[in-house]
Amino acid sequence: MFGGDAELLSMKQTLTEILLDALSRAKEKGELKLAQQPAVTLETPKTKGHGDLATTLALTLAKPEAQAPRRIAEIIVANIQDRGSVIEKTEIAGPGFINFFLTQDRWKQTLFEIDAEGFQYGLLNLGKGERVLLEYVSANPTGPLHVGHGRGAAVGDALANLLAAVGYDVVREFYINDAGRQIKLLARSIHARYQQALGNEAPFPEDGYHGAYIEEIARGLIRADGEHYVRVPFEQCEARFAAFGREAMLAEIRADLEAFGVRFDHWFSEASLLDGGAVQQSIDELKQRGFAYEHDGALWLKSTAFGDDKDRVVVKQDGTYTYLATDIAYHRNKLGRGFATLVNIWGADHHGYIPRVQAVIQAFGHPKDSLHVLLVQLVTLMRHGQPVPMSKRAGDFVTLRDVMDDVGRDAARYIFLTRRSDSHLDFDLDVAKEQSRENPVYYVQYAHARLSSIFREAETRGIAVPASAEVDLALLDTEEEQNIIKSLARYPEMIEEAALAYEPHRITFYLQDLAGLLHNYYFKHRIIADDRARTMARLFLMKQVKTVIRGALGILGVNAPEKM
RNA sequence: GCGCCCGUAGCUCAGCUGGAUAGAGCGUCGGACUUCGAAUCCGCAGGCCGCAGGUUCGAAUCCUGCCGGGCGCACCA
Repeated sequence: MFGGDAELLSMKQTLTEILLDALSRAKEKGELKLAQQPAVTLETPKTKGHGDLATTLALTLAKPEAQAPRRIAEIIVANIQDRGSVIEKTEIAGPGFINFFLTQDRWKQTLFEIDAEGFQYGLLNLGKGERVLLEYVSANPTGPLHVGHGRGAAVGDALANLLAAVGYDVVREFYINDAGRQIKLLARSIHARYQQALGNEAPFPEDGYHGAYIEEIARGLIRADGEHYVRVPFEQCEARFAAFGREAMLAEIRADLEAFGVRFDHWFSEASLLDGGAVQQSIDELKQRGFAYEHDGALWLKSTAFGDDKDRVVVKQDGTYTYLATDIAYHRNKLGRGFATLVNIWGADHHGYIPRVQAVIQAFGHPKDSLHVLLVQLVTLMRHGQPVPMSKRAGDFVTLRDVMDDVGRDAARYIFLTRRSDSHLDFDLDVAKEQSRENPVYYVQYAHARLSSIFREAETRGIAVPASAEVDLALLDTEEEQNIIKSLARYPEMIEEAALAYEPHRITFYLQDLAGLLHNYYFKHRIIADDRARTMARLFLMKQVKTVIRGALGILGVNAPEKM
């Protein structure tokens, strides 16, 4: 299932072993003391002249060994035994860097690897099947999804795909905030519109939801239940209005997400925690564990025991629960389902909430870092160079659906992933529609479509995509081809790093780079050329590029079109 | 006032958990379509990495203090 380690070590792994081997040999000979086993790190140098991979091992050893770093580098290099003959040459540079230049053969094995593994190439088994719960979007069912939710959905979905790609067992969950004041307000708003639609004067609630969608829901209720509630006081039909509004909104949210290509494994209702008694049970357990206490007629969570600024109220003086109460129950529920890691994707305006939820996690006896909160910053929509004004109170805001209709699903998803999630995003609607280099999604998709087109052309000329056995990779000798091969070889480590850092945006940057190399290559060289053997080698290379682009786009949830 | 995040090219942003000469796109200017898709490519220019200290062989990256911006600081959700 997972490629990589079984048949072929990555270049990094291979070199790491060679280095460890050299170190132990130096130690045996007494050339190095190595009181402590140093961490062997390898990185890809920025400058080409510095080799394919480089280590700072000698620099970090300088102090403990009390020797000049260059001297240590010489010792290490002298002790290297390159059994697999992957090293073309080794250089000691600068203060003591050891630079490795790898053999052509070793690079080109990458192509065979991709050919053999297909979309499995680059996938790892870091997670080893460990279960991760990823919670995202989690919008109140009181209005349609807006652009900020869209970003959360895109980031969450891509991260879920990414974690799954590195071997985690990921469950995607949407927490429905269907308890408390907001739902009541929704019901009130619908109630007012309902009365108005039937010709009754009805005051609209102070902080009610003003959007036109409320009127639609009211009309829907008239269709469903008729004029049954005319002049019926709100209190007597609240339950019906709340339930109807909740269902209507959820249906719309679900449909929007579906259209956006985002699906959840579970929809978890906040109200169910209250109805089922889970909240009370959670509070009881906190009391038993000594992390809840009564004071001033309220019940407090002792979150300061885990580094929060102050303790937090869980049950108010009037006996009702705070929002934290259901969140305590919710996170207890998550932990109880056996997830080792919880990931929550929140709007950045909730960041102040992190310490107390981490306190909750710890109060239930789990390590702080079993909860990972990813903050997603706000999105500013730009049109004609100006920010699009949005006022939620007036019900006047651009919805995710609007953006999808305007720029398309792929462009929206991709652009949401072109920034680190915690950095502010200006989403330029004009650019997102543009079919040019400026629009990153087209740039990458175009690379894929262009490759597809080449294969169609090859087919019409009667040239089949060659099997690995029939290509001579020595013919891939141009600089552009080398660059592409090295980029493809870097794909697995990029995936690994992106997954470990919970940063799916790294994939978009990688794709921009790879697509750029491809476009550049395409312009300088003909893939289908007169030389048959060279054509075969190049087609083989192009096939692997196509595989990687498609696989990476797949993780992002963006289509890889054959034609555009 | 306290806490979190952010200050990198004119603009929008990367910078891989401390590495070598700080990168990309856009924008400006100039160039490339009889040949596999020009939704593309090539070139030029552009920088006290907010400021000042500190940690060390080495700092855009880590620490401290300022300055500037955003967001939080409820017995709201």
